[in-house]
Amino acid sequence: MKLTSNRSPNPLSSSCEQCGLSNLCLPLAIAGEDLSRLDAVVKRDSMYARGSKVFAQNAPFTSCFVVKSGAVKTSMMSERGDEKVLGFYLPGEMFGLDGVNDGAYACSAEALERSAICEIPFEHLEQLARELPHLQRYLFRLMSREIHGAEELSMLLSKNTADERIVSLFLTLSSRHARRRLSPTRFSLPMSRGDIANFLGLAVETVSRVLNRLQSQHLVKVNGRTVELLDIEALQRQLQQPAEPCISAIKLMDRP
Amino acid sequence: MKLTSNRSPNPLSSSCEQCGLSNLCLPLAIAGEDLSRLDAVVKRDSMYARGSKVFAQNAPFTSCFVVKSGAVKTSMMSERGDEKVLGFYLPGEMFGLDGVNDGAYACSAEALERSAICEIPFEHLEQLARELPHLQRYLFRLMSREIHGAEELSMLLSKNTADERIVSLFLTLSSRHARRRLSPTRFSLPMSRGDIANFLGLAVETVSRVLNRLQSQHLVKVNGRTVELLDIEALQRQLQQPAEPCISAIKLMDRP
DNA sequence: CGCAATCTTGAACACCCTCAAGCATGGTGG
DNA sequence: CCACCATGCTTGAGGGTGTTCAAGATTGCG
Repeated sequence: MKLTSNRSPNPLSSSCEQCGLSNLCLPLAIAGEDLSRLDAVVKRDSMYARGSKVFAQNAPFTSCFVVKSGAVKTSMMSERGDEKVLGFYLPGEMFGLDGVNDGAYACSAEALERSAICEIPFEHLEQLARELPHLQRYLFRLMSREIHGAEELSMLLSKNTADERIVSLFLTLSSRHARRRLSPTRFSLPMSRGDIANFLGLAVETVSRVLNRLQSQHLVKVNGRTVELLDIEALQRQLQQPAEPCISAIKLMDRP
Repeated sequence: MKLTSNRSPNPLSSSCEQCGLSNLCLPLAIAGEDLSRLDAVVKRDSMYARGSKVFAQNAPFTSCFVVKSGAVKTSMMSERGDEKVLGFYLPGEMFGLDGVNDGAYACSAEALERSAICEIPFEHLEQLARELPHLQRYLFRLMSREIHGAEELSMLLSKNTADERIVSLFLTLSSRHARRRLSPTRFSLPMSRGDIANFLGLAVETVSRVLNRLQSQHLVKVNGRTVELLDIEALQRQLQQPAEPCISAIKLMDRP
């Protein structure tokens, strides 16, 4: 257990305009001259140590956040006391939007590694959105995307096997890396096996076994937290094909 | 299979102001004099026959919708071709918001029974939201709630047993009925067993068996699509308690 | 009334989980 | 520096929850 007060402002923080993520993040939606107004309200580049909380579930909702560097996971605690990992957020991605509804964060957010995170007070963002139609539209789209993402997770959890869930996670991570012009085939996982298992609704042991299976099929190479996707197209096929059980295929041949 | 073109405008449609759902729906967020502006853009009370589609997945996103009477299910088709039911919508509830992101509906929506549904062109709603801060805030909250709802479904699917999933659905329906001043203990299910099973990530057979189990425990009474909750508090307890496996409880007693 | 769709019931099996132990890894302190 | 322990990851064996397959009961609609 670590103390969670290891958060500090970053003296090197620059403007949104100069930020390398400006083509992924809010600046996308804001024209040049208005960007300074966003700049004025963003608390830029706070550093969070690995394991420290960005916000806690049920804490009063004040801001949404964007990962500048590092990685974040969000998770929800049930009444029963068990935790469910809801998502992972990489640089350029916004989180904390599910707290708008009743004024309290519906989940908690935690840095998976040492991370720089920008904080945007939601009241200011709302005010700006009123005046900048593009920004309003962009926020609606962001939230809509979040809905869609959560829906796809439900789909994954109820319709896919353990192998497919892992493959799906890897492919998602791959394309998110590609958006940042990073290698889509080689990357390192910011999260533990436990986080992966929890996120995908599996046991840690199952994750371990599936990774071995995928390796022996020469689809991926995994070494600790380093992942290499050896055949992306084959991985994609695995998600499209009806996943026919190998045994019942034989049974079918017995038919008259 | 039914044809899906059985949709017709309702001559009896009245204004939002006079609508019985105005304390659940958008009018909540709009002051009296501005309400007429909403009225002007709402296509009110179109009737949809049971089984007809309100919109199809991947169709261009134009509007969001509110159930006036009846019930709607939304579902998503995977690349592989299997369907996942994502949600059920009752009178006063809005759906179709996950299409904002990329301009196409991420799911399809279908009337579960003969339903009256109001359609609100999103462009107009956006325009109104710019001018009415309360409305903008309300839309953000609606979308945030939708995110939260999808997250809770993920939680349910990965952390709860079949029995708990059914109980959770019943309790959710119960409280949504209560909001409309309907009986929280006696109501009828608008969806089939198949829809329930799909929504909860179970097989139809399992739903059937669980319903029997809950009946023999005198927690609910089910007759076809009619449900009576006999002991709401006991049902709630079932979701809070750690669901101890009955056998291992005995094992624990063997300890020195 | 009769057929089709929906729902229930039963038996066998599969997938994944649980439990338990062994194996790396890394940080800490003697 | 290495022993030490904590933590995280892997591997193996066995069992449970829910699925699949198959058949029968019920409902509902033309």
